[in-house]
Amino acid sequence: MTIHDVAARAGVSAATVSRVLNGKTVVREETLQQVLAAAEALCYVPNVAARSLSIRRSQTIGIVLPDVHGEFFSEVIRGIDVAARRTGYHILVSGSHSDAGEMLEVLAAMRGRVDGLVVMAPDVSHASLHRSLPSGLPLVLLNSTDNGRDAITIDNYGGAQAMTRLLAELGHSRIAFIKGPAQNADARERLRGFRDAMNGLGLTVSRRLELAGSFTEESGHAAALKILKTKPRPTAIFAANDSMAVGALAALAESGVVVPSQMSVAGFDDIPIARYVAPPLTTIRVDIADLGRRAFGLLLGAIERPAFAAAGRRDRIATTLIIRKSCCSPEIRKKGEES
Amino acid sequence: MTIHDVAARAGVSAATVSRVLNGKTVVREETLQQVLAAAEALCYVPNVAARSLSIRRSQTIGIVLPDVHGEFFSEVIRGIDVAARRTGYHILVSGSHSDAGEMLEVLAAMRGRVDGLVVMAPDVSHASLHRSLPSGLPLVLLNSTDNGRDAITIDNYGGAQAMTRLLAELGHSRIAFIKGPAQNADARERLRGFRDAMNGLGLTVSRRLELAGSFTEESGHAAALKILKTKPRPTAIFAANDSMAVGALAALAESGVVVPSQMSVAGFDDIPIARYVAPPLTTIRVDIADLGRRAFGLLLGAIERPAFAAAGRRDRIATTLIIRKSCCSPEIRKKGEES
DNA sequence: TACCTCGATGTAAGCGGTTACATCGAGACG
DNA sequence: CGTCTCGATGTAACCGCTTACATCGAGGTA
Repeated sequence: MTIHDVAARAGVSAATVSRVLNGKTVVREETLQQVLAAAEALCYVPNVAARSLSIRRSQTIGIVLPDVHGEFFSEVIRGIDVAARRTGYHILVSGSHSDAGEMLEVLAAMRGRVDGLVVMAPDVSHASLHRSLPSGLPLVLLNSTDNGRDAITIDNYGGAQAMTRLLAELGHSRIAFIKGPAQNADARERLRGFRDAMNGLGLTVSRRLELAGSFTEESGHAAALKILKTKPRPTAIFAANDSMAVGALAALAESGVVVPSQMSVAGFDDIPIARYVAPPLTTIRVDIADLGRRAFGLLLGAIERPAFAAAGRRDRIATTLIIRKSCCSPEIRKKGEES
Repeated sequence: MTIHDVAARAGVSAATVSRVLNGKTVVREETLQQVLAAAEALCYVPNVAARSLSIRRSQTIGIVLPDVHGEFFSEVIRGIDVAARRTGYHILVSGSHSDAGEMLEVLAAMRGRVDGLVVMAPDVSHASLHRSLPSGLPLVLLNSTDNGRDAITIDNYGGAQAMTRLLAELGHSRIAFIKGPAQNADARERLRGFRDAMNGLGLTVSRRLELAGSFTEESGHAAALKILKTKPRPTAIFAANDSMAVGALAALAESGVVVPSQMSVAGFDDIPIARYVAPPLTTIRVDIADLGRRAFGLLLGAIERPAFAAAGRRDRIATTLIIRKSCCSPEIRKKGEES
């Protein structure tokens, strides 16, 4: 079932069929109808590989993600997918990479298959990224601190500062922070925002109150248990993402510590379930789907108007503080202890 | 940068380069090294579109999903992606379809781009699915009750029965059920399992205790509030998926109803956060990533050995009961009421 | 030496589209 | 009536790779 079959049935040449189907040039109305009828009758669907080869475009963009935890991952894909389909693009996805080498390999395999790439590679060094990326290919980086490439970043720094200030305003001074993976750019920025805000507020940040974490519920759970053993016990926990905050919440519940009266807990991301845990989580909202959407927008610009594609454009996603029930003033906690 | 450039640099023909790169036929060791060196020096990467066109294979499979809620969605993709990459396949994803028509359109657009399809279309009628699917294309259906096609299903019926029996054994007789979308095949099977188990146990199933739901937290939240108003009040809630159970848990907490002592709550799916809500959710585990993995396995079989591809093979994923803290005997509740 | 075999490599015809250019017929115009 | 213009359509080259088949040279055999 090729374009020639359609051409034969319609009594025209393959070129005319192509013209009708692409609608770029003028065709006589009568001819047009014949071709359309023939295509319809034959259930003709163009072969995408052939077209890609010919026009040197695949109408597909690649998405390369690390092994990100569930909700974030799917939201990014959804955001890109919706935007992409609106403009007739398809998406080729590759996630869950155990290591950087594997990710680079995937990147290579996408060559020729995609018109552009959205890459989220918090762990891959800039140097090796640059080396393995087909240089001509439009590219948008997600959450990377790399310069010289188009990139979308989340205002991690500002968000972390806002949350820290909120906790301080509530009266907390001993605030524990559960960190994300050390190589992760988002995690680093959140930590930096926390530290700077603490310092700016004249509060001391003790390294003992900065716990290791890996963005998973398990690590948040473990970190919270450690925090409970610290003397003097902190009055608030700020986790670098919601998953860890959820894990911490579970650990506190198991230990009989009431949130927020005995311990305030804050997260980051505002993943869908954040409002359904008990108590609903105070967090920093990041519109993850919008992140994907804008990444695609930037990429599309680079693909369709290569001339305008000034490498190094940066788009920053704002964050907003979402106050729910998991944080309150430490005074209330004292009351709780008295009773 | 084409195969001819490499050929020129290595002083051989394009055919030889192709042979070296594909390793299918014998090439003299010396020639092989020269070609490899040339390819390396030129950073040559084959053009996938050209290769696909030539061998009529794209080494890519398409995944078409409805707009599924976060965790399930990403787990399925992850399962398929991991399995696919192991065998050198790529995945083309399309999710979040607002309606069946849009989904069919996407299906058409994937023609020629993929070697096979994994489709999860609980809402699309079998008839229209069959019509719009390129007939020659290998296909695996996910969670569909359709016959005559390869398909993977979850043992929704058995799982729902097991959970219902557990609740009955604990002593519950007034059990409310929060349903999923009416058109969703999984949801229907879970409801059927619940009803049959209830009947088998000699318990009455009142339509008033079967609440509408849509697999979202919000709908679970709303349903739980309605359940609390029912007289006599049920002693247990069985939600058709975890997301709704989480929503119900939040509604109960807001209303001051203690789980499990005053109300037992059970879910279905065992999504990652199920163990981190308060109290940890008793649920039915479905290995979602495995679902994806096996779907790919079935598809791969159909692609690589079309002769063996007996349409209509069915693979059923078993479910297991996961007992956590959200369910207990209703007796304890009475005690709670007495105190 | 003539002939055959066989392994390594080159040649060229596709794969299914797109598109620059050629062609052709019909009015417009002098 | 000859020529020019212009719109509609056909022709054929090309996109980059694979592969059946042709070719070629070396070694084996009679």
